[in-house]
This record gives sequence, C-alpha cells and structure tokens, in this order.
Amino acid sequence: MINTGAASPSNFIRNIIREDVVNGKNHGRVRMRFPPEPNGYLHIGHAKAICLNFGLADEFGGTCNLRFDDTNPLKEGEEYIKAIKEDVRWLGFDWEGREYYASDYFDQLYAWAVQLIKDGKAYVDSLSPEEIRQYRGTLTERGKESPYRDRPVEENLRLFEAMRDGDFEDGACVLRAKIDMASGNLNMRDPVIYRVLHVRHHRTGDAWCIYPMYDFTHGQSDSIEGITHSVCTLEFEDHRPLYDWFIEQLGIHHPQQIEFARLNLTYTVMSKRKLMRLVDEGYVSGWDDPRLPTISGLRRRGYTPESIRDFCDRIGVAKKESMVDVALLEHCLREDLNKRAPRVMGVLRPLKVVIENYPEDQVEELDAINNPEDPSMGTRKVPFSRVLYIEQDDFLESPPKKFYRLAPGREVRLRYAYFIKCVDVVKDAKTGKVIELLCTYDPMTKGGDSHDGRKVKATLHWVSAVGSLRAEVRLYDRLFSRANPEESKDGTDFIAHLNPDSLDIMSSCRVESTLEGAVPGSHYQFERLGYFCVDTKDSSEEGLVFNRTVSLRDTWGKIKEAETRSKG
RNA sequence: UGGGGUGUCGUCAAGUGGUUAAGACACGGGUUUUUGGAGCCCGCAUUCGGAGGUUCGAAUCCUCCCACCCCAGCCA
Repeated sequence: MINTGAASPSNFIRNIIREDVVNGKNHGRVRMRFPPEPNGYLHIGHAKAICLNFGLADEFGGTCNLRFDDTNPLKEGEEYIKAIKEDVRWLGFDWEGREYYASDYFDQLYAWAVQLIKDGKAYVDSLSPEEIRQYRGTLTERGKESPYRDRPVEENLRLFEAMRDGDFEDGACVLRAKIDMASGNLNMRDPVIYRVLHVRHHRTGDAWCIYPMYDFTHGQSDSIEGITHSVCTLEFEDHRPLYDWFIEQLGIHHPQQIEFARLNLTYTVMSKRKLMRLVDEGYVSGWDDPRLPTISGLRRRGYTPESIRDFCDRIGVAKKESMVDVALLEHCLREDLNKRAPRVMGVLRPLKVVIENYPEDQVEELDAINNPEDPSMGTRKVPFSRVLYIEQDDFLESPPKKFYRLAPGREVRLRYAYFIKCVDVVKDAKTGKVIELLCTYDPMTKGGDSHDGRKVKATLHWVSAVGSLRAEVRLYDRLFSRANPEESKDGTDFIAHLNPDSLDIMSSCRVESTLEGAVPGSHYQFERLGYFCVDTKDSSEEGLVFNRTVSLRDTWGKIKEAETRSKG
C-alpha cells in the first residue's frame, strides 16, 4: 500500500471516519472496498474512488478490498477483470490478496432470499416485466400490489426452488421483496431481488440460472466482508434505505454507506456507456486510445500514476456535482514530469538549415544537460554539423512585433550549440514556400554563451541532419471541442462534439540520436514542445513512435491567440 | 406537499456562531532564465443561491422562496 503522503485537504468522508474511529465505532477499525462491475474499463472517475477508498484505509490503518460486483453475467467478463486489476495495481494500490467477487456469495445470498421468503418478506411474482413496470406506478403516483403478492410462504418456497432448478424461462417470474408499493422511493416498491437468467457466468459457470440483483447483493456483500464505510456515488443515495432494510431484516452487520459526487472532467465523457460507444463505433482506436480518460488510455498517453493520484488528492470529495477543469490534471502531470523527464531535442516539422561557414565534414559533440531541474541526471553529447533541422514554426520571413525567433537577418541561439544568423532563404520555385535557410554561425559562441555580452532573444531546439533519427509523433488534443460534450440543448448527440483535430500524426519528425532504442512507455521532454512518451504498442526499433502526453505551457501560443482574437 | 440530494471566486474546494471567507487550478502583472519551459513575487469573493428573522455577532441557527441534479431496468 502506498501512502499518498502529504496532507490532503479535509473532506466530509474523512471527517466522518475520523469521528467514528475516535468514538470507537467498529472497535475503531476501518474496512473499505473498491467494488467495480467488470463490464468495462476503469476511467479517471474510478481513480477518484480508488484513491479515496484505498487512501482512507491507509490513512486510518485499515484495509481495502477489491471486490468485483459480478451479478450480471450478460455484460460482464474476464477481459474486464484482468484490465481492472492491472489498472488498480498500476495506480499504485495493493489489495493484498483480498480479491473478492460478489459471485463468491451466491450461496449465502440464496439462503438469505429463502430466509426472507420464510419470514414473509419476499414472494415470487409471476407478473410479466411489462406488468411489473405498470404496477410500479410513477414518480408521483403510488404503485399497485401484485396479485401474486400474498402467495403462501410454502408456495413461494416451492416456486423459488423451481426458479433455481431451471423450471422457468427467462422472465417468467422473479423474486421480489415485500416492502411498500406506496413508498415515495421507487426502490422500496417491492424491488425485484432475483431474476431467471439462463446464462453462463464467467466464474460460477452453469451452477446458477437465477442471479441476484445488484441491490440484493451489494449491501450484503459489504456486510459479509465486514466493511465499515461503504463509499459510493450519489445515485445510490436512494438505494440506501433499501440496503438498510435488507440488512435489518437479515440481522447482519451494518456497513455505513456514504455517497459522494462522481468526477466529471471538461472536454471528455466519463460514462461507461459513452466510452463503450466511442470504442465500439470506432471513433477511437480502443479502450486504451490515448485520447480517452480511461486509465489504460491515460497510461498509454504518458500520464504517470503519481500525477493521477496527486490530481485525485487535489480535486477533493464532496456531494456537489461538479465539472473539474482538465487543466488541473494537466498541471499535475507537468509538475511531475518536469522533475523526472529527461530533456531531449526533437523537431516535429523540420526546416533545413545550412550553416554556410561551418566546415563541410565536421561533426562536433556538444554537451547538453539532461534535466536542469535535477543535476544528478547528468549530461549527454549531441552532434552538431553543417546541416541541421529546426522547427518550421521557429522561422518567419516577416515576423510580427512579438515574435522573437528566427527571421531574415536575425540572430538566435541554438540550444547548447551556437548563435546563428539567418542570411538568406531558399524558396520552392513553384509554391514560394521557404524550404531552406542559409545561416552563418559564430564560432565564439560555442555552448550557447555569448562572448561579448551580445544578447539574443530566442533559443531554438534543433537536430543535426547526420546524427538524428526519423520518428513518428502523434499529437493528441482534447477528444471533444466542448467543455461539456453532454450538454446538448436538444437531442444533439455527444458524438457531434468530437474534436476533428484530436489526433495529428507527424510522420517526418527528427529526434536526436540518444533516443535510439528508447524504452516503450518512457517519458521525455522534447525541449520547448512538451512531454512525450514512447508508444507501447506501435513503437519499434525500426520505427520510433512518440505520443505527445501534454504540451509545455505556451506563452507565445497565447499571445498569438490573443492577437488573432483581437484582430477579429 | 412523490421521494432523495445540492447550492461558498471562472473551475474545484476548506470553513459547521466571533477567521481580514483557507488552498489549488485558471486568469492578469512583475522578476528571473541558454526551454516564450520551470522557479519566484504580487493581484484575484466587503461576501457565501435569494429574501426575511434570531443574535452583541451568521456562510454557519430558524422561516419562506428560487435554481439545479438523481429515481419509474427482471442494469450497476
């Protein structure tokens, strides 16, 4: 178990638990659990819940179980279990072998259902699904009792057994709790607790053809595991009275349920249904597409577990439904990577530069610092030669006032190399586009230091033509063009707000040769551009592929943007 | 009078009768700089959804009102 460390801000759940511990409730013990349904991949919203549950357990010297709520074999599967475990582990949490499944409790749940029947608290209903819906009433009108509600206990027992033995088709009947059809809380209007489902379960196989509903499973599973604080999201607030009712009828340990608001992030979607659709309909390349807020997507994008945990600590926990600015997530990432990522130079859109006064066949090895934030990371040698590449964005033939990079007649510094001055440009005869720069260098400025106090306004990153590698770089941007893609006044599908420029593949980039053999998944800062990582799926010895994790803060970009905006 | 929730800065979020109403992100300005990066400094809610009331004193207590979210799966 990792200790998320530094004083996280206080939140109401921690306050409740602290109070309980102080008062000796549950003998001062804290038992938490993270209970995903294995029917999809985990996303950053789950990370919030994971950090909360494991973090609180850790803080109060308690434990946190990983429990799969696998009560619906129609939608669940092994693939998801595997992915979920990998994600939780990657985030840095350890369930210390306490890996449980609601399906482990099927026998106990069945026995409890029988107990309820015997106590006259549950009955087998033979109404059709449609009829059950009609009998339930509406939000403002009370429901009607089923004609089967008063079947004798013996008959209920016999029928429930027959359900279990496979005597009924799917949907023919259900077991319902006998509570109150007039309740203002729909969950209390005789909720279905068992249904017939002739489906093979990924763990129990064909042992069962009836499966308990989530509502009849979740609370009792927590109870069985001795959970003290059962933390879940807001939409289950209405279910709490029902869970309490089961616990009370059964006379078993009563976990305390506490609800908090789920995480929403700007410029993305978080519901499993929507993520599933993006994957299934091919809008993204898979659950681990780097544009997705899934844990696997963030991982592939280059996010670190540390940055995600830091983010989860900073967003807080409350009951107010909120939308967190993705800029905060990016801030946490930059802060982490700034300290750890080695610096390297790479040119995304190469513009050829010829240093006319530099010897034809000479190649110099220049010293470059691996990370100015951390001297212990040392230095490396980068080759410099007569033909170089710089970024196309770093040259403008007629620069606006605030642009202080290279331009005709202007001098700039090449990082760790020399001052160079642009003396001429070569243009494509047909298009008129600048395709090459003719420059001179000042040998006295080796290493980048001016020898005469001469100042230069910009430092550019560059790469030597001879000592550099070709690479593909995938520039990722937000998946949606709207802060809240769900927000559609009427009927507009969230798909309509997909950002058409969320992926930009740069295929003729050049990176410095130190990147040869770079390890998949490793992080780098491409100086002046941003943080990038070696793609874990598509990068290889023959073809390096980098993903842009996040750009550096871009002051010039903002100036440009502000100016185009003011010009109208 | 269906039930359950929530409203504190652009976005999160502390605060639970006496604070100049924390902090973070964002934003703006300055400083520094061989990354227009990073760092550092400064600014950023006379006010807590609204209106009344209680009190020496209210974001915190009371009353009424308003806005928004969730619930009618044999999904979770």
